[in-house]
Amino acid sequence: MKDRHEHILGEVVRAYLGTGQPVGSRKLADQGELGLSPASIRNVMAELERQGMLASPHTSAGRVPTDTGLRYFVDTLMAVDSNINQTLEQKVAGHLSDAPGRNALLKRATDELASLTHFAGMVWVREQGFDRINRIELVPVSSEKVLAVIVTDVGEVQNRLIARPEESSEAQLHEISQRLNELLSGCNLEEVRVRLQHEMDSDRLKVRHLLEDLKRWADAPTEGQSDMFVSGQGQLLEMPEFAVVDTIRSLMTAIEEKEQLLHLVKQVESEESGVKVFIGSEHALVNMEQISVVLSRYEGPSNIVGTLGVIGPRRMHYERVMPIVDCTAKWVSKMLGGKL
Amino acid sequence: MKDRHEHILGEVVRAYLGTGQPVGSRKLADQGELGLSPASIRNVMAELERQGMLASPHTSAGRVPTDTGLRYFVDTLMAVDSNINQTLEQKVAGHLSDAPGRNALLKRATDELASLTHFAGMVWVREQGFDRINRIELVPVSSEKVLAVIVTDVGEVQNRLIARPEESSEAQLHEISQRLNELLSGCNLEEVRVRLQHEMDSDRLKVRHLLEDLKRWADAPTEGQSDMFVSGQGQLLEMPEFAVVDTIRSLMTAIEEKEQLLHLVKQVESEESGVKVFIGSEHALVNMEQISVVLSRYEGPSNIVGTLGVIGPRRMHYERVMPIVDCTAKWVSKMLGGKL
DNA sequence: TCTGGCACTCTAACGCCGGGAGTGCCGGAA
DNA sequence: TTCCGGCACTCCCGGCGTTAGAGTGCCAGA
Repeated sequence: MKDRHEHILGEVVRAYLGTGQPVGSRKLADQGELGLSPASIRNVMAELERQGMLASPHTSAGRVPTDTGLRYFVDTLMAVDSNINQTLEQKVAGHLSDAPGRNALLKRATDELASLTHFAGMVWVREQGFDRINRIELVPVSSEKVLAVIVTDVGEVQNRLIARPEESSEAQLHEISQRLNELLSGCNLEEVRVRLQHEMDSDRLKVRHLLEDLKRWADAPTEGQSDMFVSGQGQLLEMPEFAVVDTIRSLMTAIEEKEQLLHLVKQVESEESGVKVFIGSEHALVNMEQISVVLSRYEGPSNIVGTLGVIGPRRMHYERVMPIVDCTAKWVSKMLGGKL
Repeated sequence: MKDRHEHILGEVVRAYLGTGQPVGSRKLADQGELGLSPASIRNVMAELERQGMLASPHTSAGRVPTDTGLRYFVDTLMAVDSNINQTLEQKVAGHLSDAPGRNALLKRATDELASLTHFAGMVWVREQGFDRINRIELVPVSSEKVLAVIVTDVGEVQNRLIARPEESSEAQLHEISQRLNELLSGCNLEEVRVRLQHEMDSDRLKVRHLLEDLKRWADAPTEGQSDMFVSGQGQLLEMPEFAVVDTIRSLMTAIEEKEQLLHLVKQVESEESGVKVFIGSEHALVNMEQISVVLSRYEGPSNIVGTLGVIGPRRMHYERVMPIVDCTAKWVSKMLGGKL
């Protein structure tokens, strides 16, 4: 593409991002950036329209960049201001560094994304199920209950309250723990089930009830689950493009149902890394052509993987939002890595 | 109030609940319920307006019940259909009974409320912080890490990964556990802190690091927190009264910020029990005069207390919604009581 | 005490019109 | 060849007046 064309496309996009309104040739000329008359600009704009970079809502309404146009801008024309990252990083670090737990951290990251961008922030986390169990311990809780503490190979801890064998002393429990460890540590779930069953059948331990309870756990352990935090949807409604109730409804439904968003998240997960932008119809969310989504993967310790980002209007300032998402993802990764 | 007046007020409310539109005298007369001419109905309606039960948006627009009118309807006129409860109870029970955990249960209750009423379902839960610790156990995890499992007096289990004392055998850990139990079980947090400090100072145990780690936990344990689930906001937007973006914004903001809603929840918590209705301006949520909130308390085991309900349009069918909320609250209570 | 009738009021919907913004194209100038 | 000023054209948007419809209040008669 010719230099002049790129230049003008850039100006159209910039003007559009600011106001959300179609931009006409006169506005660009008056603005003085280009040093060209409206007429010349018109010629180029007509050309750009033919190329699919611009579109006009109707005859006398100026031009609006198409998804392709915005894509070209983001990929080629946009200059990411990298020294904004200094102060940005401080802010993000300040808000995230003292989060008291994993969920609190992710929640804060969501809020941080929302408050920095003024759009809807979104954090998705998937906790991988464990493969094998490392260790199992019985902790007496009361005269009727004992707590089974199971440590898995991904460092996760599962608790299960089960019935205490009658008239069992602490020493006996301790002994049972040891035996269970000999029997089960290093086993995957399937093996655990088989061995427990076998043990129950052979009735070597006179603690059937306890084994049965454990078996019940092995049949349905609380597996690693996925979770999603969203915040700041309210702010989105401030944008004039959401004056139409239809768009709002689609947006809210999409956020609530999460399935469609999951599809995007999956795409980002498979990507190696970095920030990925979905502009307008690129994300294929129905009725949300006016919405863009900016996502980045983050990585915690081995068993945690996730994606975070923002949902905003198509006309967002990508050069500002992308570093924010990038920076937040990096910090979340960092914080997660240090924890657990 | 006279019989006829009550009768007509009831009819106006019923008609209004169905359509959300102002109702005129002719409509009521045509409907045939009353056996009166429009003119007579008009007289009564004028009287009801003077009493503050009805209001007219403008001269030629029929009447709409005021908050007072709806309140009178709900308190006095409304007949709750109690044999709807049969099938209702089955539905609720079916969806809630096999929830795999507390949070899953509450999330499902939210969804159930939303799907039964087609409004926004909302569940609020507050977990009381524990008072004393019942028991503490050290579970070896790896050569460097040991897991402290702390069981509190409310039956809750807290885990904390801490550094393992160098060259400690399992037997030694077990011994340390026992000593810690002697030292700490039955203590509240303050005492735990003091005793740990004392122990560290006297250096009787050669496991300073471990004690320091524990102290760090005692300084900031993961305290009982409160949480709120909301779902089905999207459905609310289907209602014609949400055609105005302003109302939507207020609603979304209220749901997101939760503070205002918390105020309502508090009111319901202090109530003894049963379903409580906030009609229109009664809940004092700004800009949400068209919204009603129906809440009920539920009760779990000793350390869990909460409130659930729905947020819907002012013109909801209270006689249908109130049993739903009631029934859900009862089932959540029941399910929670059986668990943990 | 109820009812039919009548005059009155207010809104929502419709069609119309003019101003404004922007375009495409053409012919002339650098 | 490239750029620019000018001109005719198109289309949207907001304001205006009109009208149909819905509902009311009140009065007089059964």
